[in-house]
Amino acid sequence: MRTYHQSVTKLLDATLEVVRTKGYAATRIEDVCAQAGVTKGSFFHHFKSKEDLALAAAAHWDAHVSAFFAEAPYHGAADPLDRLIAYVEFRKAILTGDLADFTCFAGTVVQEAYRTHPEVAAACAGAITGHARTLEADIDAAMHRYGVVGAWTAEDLALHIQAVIQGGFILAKATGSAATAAASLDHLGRYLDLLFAGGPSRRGAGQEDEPPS
Amino acid sequence: MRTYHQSVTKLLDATLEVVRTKGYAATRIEDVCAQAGVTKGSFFHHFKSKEDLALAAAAHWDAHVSAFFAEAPYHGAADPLDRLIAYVEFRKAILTGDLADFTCFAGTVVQEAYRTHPEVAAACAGAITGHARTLEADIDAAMHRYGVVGAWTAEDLALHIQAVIQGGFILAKATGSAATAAASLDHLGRYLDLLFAGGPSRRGAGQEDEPPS
DNA sequence: TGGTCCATACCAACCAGTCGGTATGGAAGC
DNA sequence: GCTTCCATACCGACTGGTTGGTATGGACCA
Repeated sequence: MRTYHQSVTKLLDATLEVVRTKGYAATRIEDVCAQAGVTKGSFFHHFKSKEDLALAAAAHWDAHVSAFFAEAPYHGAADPLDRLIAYVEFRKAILTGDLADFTCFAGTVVQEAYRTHPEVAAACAGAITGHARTLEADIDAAMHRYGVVGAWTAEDLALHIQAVIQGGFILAKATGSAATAAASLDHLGRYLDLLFAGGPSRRGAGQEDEPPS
Repeated sequence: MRTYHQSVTKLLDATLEVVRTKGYAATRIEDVCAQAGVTKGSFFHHFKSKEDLALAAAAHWDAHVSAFFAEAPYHGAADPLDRLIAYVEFRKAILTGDLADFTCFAGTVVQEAYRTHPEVAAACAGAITGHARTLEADIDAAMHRYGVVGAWTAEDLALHIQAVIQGGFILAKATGSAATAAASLDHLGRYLDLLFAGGPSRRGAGQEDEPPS
């Protein structure tokens, strides 16, 4: 790990913000420096290249995401399916403010860099799949609890959930509205409800409608 | 526009290919020219700027997608829900070859350009939402036929389907495998099945009399 | 003869990365 | 205490390759 000084952290935070609004290729190092309030000389003291920055930013993002979701309030429920659905609801709840504020750094960069910068893309991909993996335990538990079997796995479903989230971001950028992403997450929540509804003793009913988003 | 000349078409096709592998910001005009087998002089005879090219490419993509899906074989089924599921299956079936060959130009560009090039992003967004709109009639028909009501609309669901597809592309880039996108489309198909399963006489039963759209 | 199409040479801006230099602070020696 | 020495952090002018875009001339039509 890198030695963390104020400037480094500021540069990494700035990178997340700038890349999420402009994309990776379009962000200039000077943009990042300006955003961080740091000079170019300082930048190149800490990072040897733009790609070096991107790799560090991916790790920074991974750490940020891990901590953020570890502390998030959706882990409270006793039922694993309820926790899973609470996760989706939480993802919906954080769709506030500017698009660049809730959009995924890793997803943005992977799409852009998967061919041009394989190492950077791999680091970002690791952040996504790693985050997906945090859902697998609950999915597995829910599958066992509700006796659900099908032609799919916990890993499958965890990745599908991420796909819906990532796709929601793209659609939100296309329509210019976070509501589109929220509506997609509603569909995802409905899917999870229906998928596990076949099993024993699911709460309430299987046909209820959701409250307005 | 006059696509009467071979060079223009070749440049537009080249743009789709290059942008889908490198992203918009990272594609150089000379890359496009090389891919098209055309010189820069010819390029600037037909397009006045890179942004002009991007706008034309978005329209080209839109036309290509419209024609491709209009001719696709998933419209044959009598039941609207069967047509919808056939669409998803078709989207799965075309996930072959290189990632850049089945990935969405519009989705890639929207993500990158939504802030930096609003007009280009808008053109790409139009291609996505326009394509989604082609599903709405079948969704509406299926909702009506199976008596499904919920806190969602045909437009909602059509956009959700696109979100899953777009998200699948990102996950495929992250995992390096089209199988991830296919698995996500399987989940989507399952969702559609479950969503409409509550209604009367799911397929296999009875006589269907709806003409194909 | 004038317009379309295309090629080559070229320009100017942009930007990643360099480089010579300064500031600060801590450890070691006296 | 004070000096010397060095390492880390930082600064900003500069450079050179890249690249979007232009200028110009010529081939080939109608």
